[in-house]
Amino acid sequence: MQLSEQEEIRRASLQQIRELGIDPYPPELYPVSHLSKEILEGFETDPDDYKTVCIAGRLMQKRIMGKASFAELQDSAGRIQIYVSRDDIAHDEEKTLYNKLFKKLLDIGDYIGVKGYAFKTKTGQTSVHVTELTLLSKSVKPLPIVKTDDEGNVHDAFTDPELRYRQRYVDLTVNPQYRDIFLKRSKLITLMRNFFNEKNWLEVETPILQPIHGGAAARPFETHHNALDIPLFMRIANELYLKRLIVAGFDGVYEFAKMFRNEGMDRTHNPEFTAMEIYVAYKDYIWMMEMVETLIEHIAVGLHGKTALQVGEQTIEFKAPYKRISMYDAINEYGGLDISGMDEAALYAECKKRHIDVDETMGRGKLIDEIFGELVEAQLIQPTYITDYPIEMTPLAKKHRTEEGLVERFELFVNGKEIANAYTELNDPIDQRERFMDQLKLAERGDDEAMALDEDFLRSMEYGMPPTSGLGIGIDRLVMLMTNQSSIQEVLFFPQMKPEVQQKQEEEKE
RNA sequence: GAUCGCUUAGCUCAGCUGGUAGAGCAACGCCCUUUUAAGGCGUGGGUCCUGGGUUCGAGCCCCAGAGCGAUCACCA
Repeated sequence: MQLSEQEEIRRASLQQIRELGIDPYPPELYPVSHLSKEILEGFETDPDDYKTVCIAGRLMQKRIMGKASFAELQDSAGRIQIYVSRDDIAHDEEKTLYNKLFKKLLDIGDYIGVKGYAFKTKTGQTSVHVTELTLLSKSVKPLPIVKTDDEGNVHDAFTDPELRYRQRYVDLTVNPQYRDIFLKRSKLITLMRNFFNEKNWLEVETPILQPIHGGAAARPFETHHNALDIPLFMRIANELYLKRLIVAGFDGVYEFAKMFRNEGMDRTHNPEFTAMEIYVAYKDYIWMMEMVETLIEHIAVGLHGKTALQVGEQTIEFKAPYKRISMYDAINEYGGLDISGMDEAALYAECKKRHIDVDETMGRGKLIDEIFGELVEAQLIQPTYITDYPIEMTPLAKKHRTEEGLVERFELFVNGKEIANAYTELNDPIDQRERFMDQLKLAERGDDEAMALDEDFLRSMEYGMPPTSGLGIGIDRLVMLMTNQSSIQEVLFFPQMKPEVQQKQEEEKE
């Protein structure tokens, strides 16, 4: 391994630390008593509570002034200045702990622990006066140095997306502002989970490795089970398993599920992504719309304390209820096109006329979907339910109670993007079998997104499935919306990346 | 997949019409007991993404490739 000059120097420092009899990676716990933030916020009003504090974190800056120094210690909650004076931490003749360890051998990035007392410097900054300094873990690789001046200008920012995503640990260390996105992501999931649990719906886990990749239309990742000698697919959806659990007699089941789709990657698509799917018995899609808008409002308030959020250029109002409009009416209202009387040939001609990219493999439903995507989607900024989709593209939803050729389905659009998708679930096993057959016909016609037939799923439905409404929410996209991020990579700790060049070469050697 | 752009020190970036590599931070040495983008003096550090080509001479021009980004198209 080729080491840089600075890496060589840090390894040499490591050796010298050991020679001083100091373990650079001590095993025992460190008795942390406070977070930086607690001291910064609390010292002002209750200075007596901070006469002995013990904090730990990374050393992020050293300002040495001879026999005394200021430094900055960064922990999970933020940064605090520490004051280190020679005679307070070193008591031997040589003042080893200060002159050698602190001044020479500690580097930016090292984990240290300090004990001391909070005080205010003469410029009024709350700091910790160190009386005892402990090295907790030596860093042998230099971090990027990001500095912020008095006016808040960031200097030498660590912004290269490739490095930020590949080395997220560095990103979150030197760019602590991004931590908030992930804290909000976690909180959002907790808010949803608590919301569902209060209603006594059951959180479940269903198979990721599936013999048939059903429940959605997408190309799967394929793998192989050695002992059974069969192919298995990483799930592209979990819908058919959750419905089996509704058949089994649970009133409500939900799962936060990683899905895997072997398709393109860009700023809104990652090969693995998180969906939340929920199925509730004895409900329909109208009930589900009320549930979803209550949930989304609850999330906005839980994360931000308010319902109106700034997303990009737009201010979005998440307060329920949301506008509801059928797909046909939306195409008419937003696109000025009445498709209610059009057959497949007329729709195809209309697409061609408008230069919408279509081909002969597309059935009526798919053509309408294309028109909708082209004419309407981008205009749906405020939360809007689009309801009642063509039957052809929705093989798992129940036929509409009054409208011929439609199903009871809605999608929730916000800021021009789909956030949620829900149905009154099809529970008629004879109809369900016919729908799968129609999908097979579409597949024969060349539609590679047509859905595969799952005999065991049909068998479960034949035993009897209660009327049910089901919902899927793209968690990554919801987090993007709620944290005002425009790329999925910013809301995933470890977005999928191409292998690093260095690794590739090493693999080729093997 | 298409078009455009980027890739130079550990990090952030300059580098003119082609003439042999620069700054700030970081590092190293020295000074400094209330600094805060700490400061002062000094020092070291580079396969200029890779491989070809043109040229007396390439970080710069040409060709091919890689990685990354932006925009567009498709999937959630």
